[in-house]
Amino acid sequence: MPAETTSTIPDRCESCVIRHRAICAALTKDELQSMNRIARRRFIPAGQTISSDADAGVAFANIISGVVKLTKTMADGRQQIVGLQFAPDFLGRTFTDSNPNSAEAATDVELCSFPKADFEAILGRYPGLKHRLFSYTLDELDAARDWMLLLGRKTAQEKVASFLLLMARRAPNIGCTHSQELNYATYRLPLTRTDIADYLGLTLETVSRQMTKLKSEGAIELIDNRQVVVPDIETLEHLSGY
Amino acid sequence: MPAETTSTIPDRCESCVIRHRAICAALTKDELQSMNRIARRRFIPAGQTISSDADAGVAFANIISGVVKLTKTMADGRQQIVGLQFAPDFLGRTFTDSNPNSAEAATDVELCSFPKADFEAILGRYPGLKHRLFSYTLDELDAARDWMLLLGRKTAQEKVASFLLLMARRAPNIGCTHSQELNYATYRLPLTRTDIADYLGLTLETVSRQMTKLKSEGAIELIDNRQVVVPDIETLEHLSGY
DNA sequence: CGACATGTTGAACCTCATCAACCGACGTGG
DNA sequence: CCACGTCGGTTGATGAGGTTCAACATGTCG
Repeated sequence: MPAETTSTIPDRCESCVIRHRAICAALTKDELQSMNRIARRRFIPAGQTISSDADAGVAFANIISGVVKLTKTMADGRQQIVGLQFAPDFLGRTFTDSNPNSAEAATDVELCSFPKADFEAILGRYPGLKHRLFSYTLDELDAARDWMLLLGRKTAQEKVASFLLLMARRAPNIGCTHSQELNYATYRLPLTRTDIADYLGLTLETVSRQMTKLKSEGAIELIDNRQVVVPDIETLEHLSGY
Repeated sequence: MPAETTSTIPDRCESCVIRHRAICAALTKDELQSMNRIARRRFIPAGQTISSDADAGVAFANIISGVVKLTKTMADGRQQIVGLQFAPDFLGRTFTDSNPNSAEAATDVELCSFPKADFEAILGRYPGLKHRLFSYTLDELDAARDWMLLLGRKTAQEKVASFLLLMARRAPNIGCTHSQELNYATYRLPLTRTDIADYLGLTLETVSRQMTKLKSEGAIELIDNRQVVVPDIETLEHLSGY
């Protein structure tokens, strides 16, 4: 497992791959300078914890590449993934010191991170940036509530289908093979079966069984454990409970 | 079932019971005037829909009294409550026309509502108000993620205990009997068994059984179907999975 | 009074969790 | 180089926790 590394960004927020998709898109060229000054690039290897409830609120970050999972763990070890974040999502709970989740790199992750205090100062200076973050938070809230319906009311089959569908939709953000046609998709799963189970409120065995079931029903093809082909997205939509 | 009624507020946002607890607390006396001009008081009887995904985004509102449930429904009728809101919570999804949830009055509800366009205009003028709404949204996101852990990983017993605990904590906001001592609470449930089930991702039968179980174990007392006594909150916390 | 809504309780069933065996890939150390 | 342990994944057997279906109780309203 490679070690975590940190480095300053030479001078080019401007040429950053997520410049126009991350919250930075709300900033002008000039304003971007102040971000550039506080930004540090960090590489986090898969499996490593980015921040836990203990050391919460030390930093915020944009995800440049990779997938981050937000998890909650109960005293006896039961775990639930409460959020999955892809590039160019924003990471961190603003305006509080207590972070109720812990963030972990599901794949290798590149971050553009900011010290907490500096970033909040910039937020105060640029209302456009703050608005964009607000808007992003509202989207996260919508997503969380969608997932509540899944966790509370969907069957194992529907849960797994919903997950594969979500991945198909976000495939372009995983940085893997894209979905070209509207009704077809192929991608690499960024999560292990255990992680998928923790995301869906199931056991890994049930996830495994449902995947093979979906495969045998022709709803998906599995090149290997990770590589998924969705030949007909509508079929999968149907199986996911719409 | 009494009909819904609407009326303008004479002139006194200032003397409003939630003046200092709702998002309005972010406004000065003068600024409050502009809110006063667009505010309309609405009374919604229990069971009535406030807004559905169809007519979404027509208005926003503060809850003056009562309890509102945000629900999602699947094509076959399966339902999940994705949010419960009490006075002085804010109601409505800002910055989009599509509202993915429908809001329904769980009890009789008094609202202070604002036309969408007017309210968003005011938000643009008063950054403090917008900040407060942002902060409230972050709290909602935290709550949603807590609930994801419950829905995905907790047992029926833990779910019901968690719910009763949540109600005990929010009892002062239900406007019913309060919890005076730190470790004791009594309140009226604002939801039917069906609603509780839809909130917890269970069936109403399971909710009923778990309530009688908790009662027989001495964790709660039931005066009638609605009136709950929690003699020892710590015990209930323990049963809820912490 | 009957009709209806809300809630409780019982019995049977089923989905999913649990426990366990097994497989292939990978890395490491003797 | 092979033996070994580990990790991620699949598959099978078994059973418990919740759902489903149904009957019944209680309270309210016309």
